[in-house]
Amino acid sequence: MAEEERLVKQVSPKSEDFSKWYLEIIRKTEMADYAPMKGMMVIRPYGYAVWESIQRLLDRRLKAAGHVNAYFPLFIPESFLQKEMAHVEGFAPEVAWVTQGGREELEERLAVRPTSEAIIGSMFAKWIKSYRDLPVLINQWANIVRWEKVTRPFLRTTEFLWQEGHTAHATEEEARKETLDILNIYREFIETELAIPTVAGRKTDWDKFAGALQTYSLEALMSDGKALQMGTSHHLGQNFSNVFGIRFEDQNQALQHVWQTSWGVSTRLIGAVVMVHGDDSGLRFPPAVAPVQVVIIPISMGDWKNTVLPVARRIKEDLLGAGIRVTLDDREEFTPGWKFSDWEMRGVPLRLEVGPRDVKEGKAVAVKRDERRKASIPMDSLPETVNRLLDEIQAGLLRQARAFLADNTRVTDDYEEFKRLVESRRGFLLSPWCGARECEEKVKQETAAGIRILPLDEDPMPEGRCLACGRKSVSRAVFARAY
RNA sequence: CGGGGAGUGGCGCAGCCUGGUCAGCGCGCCUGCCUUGGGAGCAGGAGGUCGUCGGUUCAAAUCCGACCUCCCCGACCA
Repeated sequence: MAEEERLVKQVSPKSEDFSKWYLEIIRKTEMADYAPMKGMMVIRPYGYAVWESIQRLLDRRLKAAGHVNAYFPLFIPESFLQKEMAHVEGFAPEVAWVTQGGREELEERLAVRPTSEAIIGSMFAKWIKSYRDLPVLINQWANIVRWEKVTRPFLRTTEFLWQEGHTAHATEEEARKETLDILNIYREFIETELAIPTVAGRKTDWDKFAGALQTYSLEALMSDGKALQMGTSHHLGQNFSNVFGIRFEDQNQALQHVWQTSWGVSTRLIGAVVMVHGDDSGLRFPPAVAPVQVVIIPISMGDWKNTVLPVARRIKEDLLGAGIRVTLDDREEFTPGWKFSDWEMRGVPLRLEVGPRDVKEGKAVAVKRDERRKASIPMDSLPETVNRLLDEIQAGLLRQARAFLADNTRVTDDYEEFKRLVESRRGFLLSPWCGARECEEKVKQETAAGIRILPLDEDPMPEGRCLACGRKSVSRAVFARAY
């Protein structure tokens, strides 16, 4: 973007240094700030509002699918965590421990939950006795702690907020269906509300959740061409029900272990919204999750307080009445031009300018954040018009994100071309793969792009030869550099 | 966790090599006037134990050590 077109000059251009842009934008828009402890951040009101929207919109969907919310303890006794070997080994490097309570050393140390399969499994064992108790469909909104070595606001922090679903079923088939149903709920939610298209797939065995039979995930492409995992859903099989003794008596009076699933999305989604939709001028929020959907800026000229301001206030009331998240920026210490730039940086989808001319004509100037084009709209029937414009913006952002994903997803079975593509444009690369871990390792070593997922949708290259070794491929894989 | 870089008013930085009127600049902030349709102007003003702790020295933002935090690259990562 040419310098004179960069109306918001407070932020580094995204195209120049993506990482710097990301960190800068998050702090300048007051979404989050660093806390004094390594890897921890404060989610400020402007960022937390996005999380609240995510919670509201996803919670609605989970409940519609029969799930209910509950809350389990933050601490997990070490012995509980250790019951499932793959689980404890998978999480060992990143568990924080409590060893002291008050002045006394604890007899058994307590893990600060890195995830809640263990504690919830132990409770399921108490609650489930009969097939009539099934299925159990529980969700929890909670904070968790993972002692990560490399952290980044929203994308990976030591403590973060998420939603974790835990279900128990009578049959494997039911659990498998639940795992995939949830993946679809996530995909629809992320696409509809966050305006981010994703690719669904299965994780490789060495990349799956510690303690799961299979892990599925959704991958999205950030605008710097790197992949980000947006959510995961695990088919846990009977691994946890075996060790925690979660048994029920079936219709034939036989004792059986339940089949379980677990799944989650986190505050990382907020980082994805920033990285997918943001531009050189700052954030661009999809209206569905925007902290502020509409900002009204009165043009302060002449006798504006008596002429313009009352009209601006009435517009605000009208929009509030229509359930729109609206702010009236009537601060006197800033010029209109300054406010335009400021709210653009903050990603507000729609701006309404109201000046003396507009008041006279019974109109307002509407400017969509995604296109930044001005249009005069009549003041009567504003709520309807605004809602329509917000819908257009929501759809426009999704359209752009889809186009970007399509442009940056390429199919190749030629390793040399693969290397060139990864180097020049990154993105998703769909390539045939033989199933061997060594082959992924080789590709990852040489290109920094690993296998994100094995996509669930149809394989356009079923008869391929492995990218790395040339043997017959078992599947196509989505390769990408990732966060 | 390994390699590299950085920490100086709210933000962005200069000063450090060569210790001593170096506590400095831009933006922001406060007061007043004047302005306001794309980050206005003028005048005046406030604000910093130079990341923390320790050491060297007559004297430390500056030299040395440890620690904390951030950034980049790599390893690791439901």
